[in-house]
Amino acid sequence: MPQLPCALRQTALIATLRQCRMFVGLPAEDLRTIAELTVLKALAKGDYLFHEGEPVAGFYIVQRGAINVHRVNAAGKEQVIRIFRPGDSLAEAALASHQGYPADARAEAASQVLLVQKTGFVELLRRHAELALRLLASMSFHLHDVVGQLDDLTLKDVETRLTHWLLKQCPETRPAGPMVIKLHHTKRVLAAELGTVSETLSRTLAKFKEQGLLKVDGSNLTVLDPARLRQLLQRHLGE
Amino acid sequence: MPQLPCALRQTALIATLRQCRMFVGLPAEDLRTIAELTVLKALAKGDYLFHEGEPVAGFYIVQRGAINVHRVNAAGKEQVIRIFRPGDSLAEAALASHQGYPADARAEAASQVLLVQKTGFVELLRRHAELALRLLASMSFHLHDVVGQLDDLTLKDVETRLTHWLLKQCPETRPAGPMVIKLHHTKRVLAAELGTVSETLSRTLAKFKEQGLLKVDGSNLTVLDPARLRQLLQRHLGE
DNA sequence: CGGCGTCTTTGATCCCGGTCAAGCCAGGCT
DNA sequence: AGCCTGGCTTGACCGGGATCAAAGACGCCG
Repeated sequence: MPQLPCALRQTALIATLRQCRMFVGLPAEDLRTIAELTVLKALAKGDYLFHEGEPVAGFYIVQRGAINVHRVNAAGKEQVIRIFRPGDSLAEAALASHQGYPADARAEAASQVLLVQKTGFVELLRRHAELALRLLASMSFHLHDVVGQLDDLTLKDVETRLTHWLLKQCPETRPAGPMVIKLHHTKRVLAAELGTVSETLSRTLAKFKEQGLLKVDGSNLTVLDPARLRQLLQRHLGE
Repeated sequence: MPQLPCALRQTALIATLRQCRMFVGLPAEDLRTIAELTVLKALAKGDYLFHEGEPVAGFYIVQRGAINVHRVNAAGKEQVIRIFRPGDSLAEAALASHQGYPADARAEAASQVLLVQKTGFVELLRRHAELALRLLASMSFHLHDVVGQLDDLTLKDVETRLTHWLLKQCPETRPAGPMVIKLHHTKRVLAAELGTVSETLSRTLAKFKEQGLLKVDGSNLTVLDPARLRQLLQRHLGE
C-alpha cells in the first residue's frame, strides 16, 4: 500500500472523521486537532483490536470493514454485543474507565479503523465541553442498546428475537412489499448476535420458511410479508 | 415531615451530594450550584420513579432506601438491571439521550432521592468539562456493569451466577471465616436479579445447603467456607 | 387466638434449545 | 478431475430450568 503524502493523508482522515456520527457538524479546526491524535490501523479478518481488560489506548472509529465486539466465557462461547460498521465509533466508554476495555473486539472482515488516542483526547475534552456532551450522547446510545439486548436475551425466546431482528433490518422506508435482507456475515455470527447457535437459527429460519413468511437463499433473506411478521411479534409479546 | 429552613436544607443537601461517588472532592462552590438544580423526592415502597421511554427530567441520586431499575416484557416478567443504594447515582445516561429513560425504576423500599434537573445541569456541563468527565466515568462504570450482566446471563447457568453473586457480596475484607450476607429484599427480587425465578433460586440454595456450603436462615445467608465456594466458581468457569 | 396474604419450599411435568453426529453443498486448491 | 475445508441443514437426544400445583412458614391484624 503506497504511503500518501502527509497532507493528503490528513485531509482523507478528516473526511472520515466528519462522516462519523459523533463528529458530524464539528468545525474544521476541531477536526484537525482530533486528526492529529489519530492513528490508522489496518486489520486482517480475524485480527483482534483489543481484548477484555487490556489497558486503554483510546477509542476507535470504523472506516472500512466490520468490528465484532463480544464477550467470551471460559468455555469459548461468544456473545456478540454489537457489530460496528463504517461511521460507528466504539469503546468510548473505555476512555473514562479504570477497568480496561470491557469486552473483546475482532475484525469480522478485513477492516480499517482509526484509533483516537486517549491521552490527547481527554485533554481536548477538558477544554471542549461541547465535545464531551457528544461523547455522552454516544455512550448513552450504546448503553440503551446494551440494555435492550439484555432484556431481549432474558425475556424472549429465539423465535421472538429473530422476528425482532428481522424487523429492525427494514426500518424507515417501508414500501409494504417484500423486503430483501443481505447478511454481511455467516449465519453463525448472526446466531451469536441473537444469543443462540447456528443449528437453532437454521431451524427457526426453516420454520418461518414453511409458514411462508420468509424466503432463504444463501445469504439473502426475503421477508415476504413484513406486516404479517409484525403481527407475529405483537402476538408473541402479547402473551 | 417538618420543612427545614431554606439555608439548612441547602447544607443538608450539599452534604448528601458530597457523599455521592460522582461529586466526591468537588469544590464547595460547584456543589452549591448543583444543589440549586436539585429537587428532593420522597417515595413510598412500590412507587415508580420513572418508566421506560418517558421524557427525561434529569438524573437521580439515592439518599435513602433502594431503587430497583429493571425492564419488563409484556408477559410481566422483570429483569433487574441493578439495585441502587444510598450514594449511587442513576440514569445519567438519560441526560444525553433522545430516547427517554431506558428502563423502569421503582422504589424497593421507602426511599428518598434527589432529582438533578436536566436543563440546568447540561448547561453546567457545558461550562465545566471536569464534571463532564466524571459523568463519563460514571456512565462507563454502568456500561461495564451491564455488559458484565449480559454475559453472566447468556453464558452461565444459575448455579454459577448464584456463586458469583455470593462472592461479590463479601469482597475486600476477607477474614477467611464464615460470612453472613443479609438480604435486603425478598428472594423473589434476588431471583430476578439473577435472571431466574424464585423456585429455581430456592432449589439452588437448597443444593448448596446440603453440600455444606451455605446456611440459610430466613433472609440471612451464611457462607460457611468462602474459599471452597471460590473453588467451585473456578471449576465451573474452567470447563 | 384464628384467619389471611405473602413468601418460600418442594414435587411433578414439560419444553425450549444446546450438543453431538451425520450428510450436503459450494468454493478453492493441487 | 479429485480433495478438502468451512458453512449450512437436519435428526436424535437430553438437560436446565420454567411452569403449575400444593403445602408449609411467617408475618400481620382484628
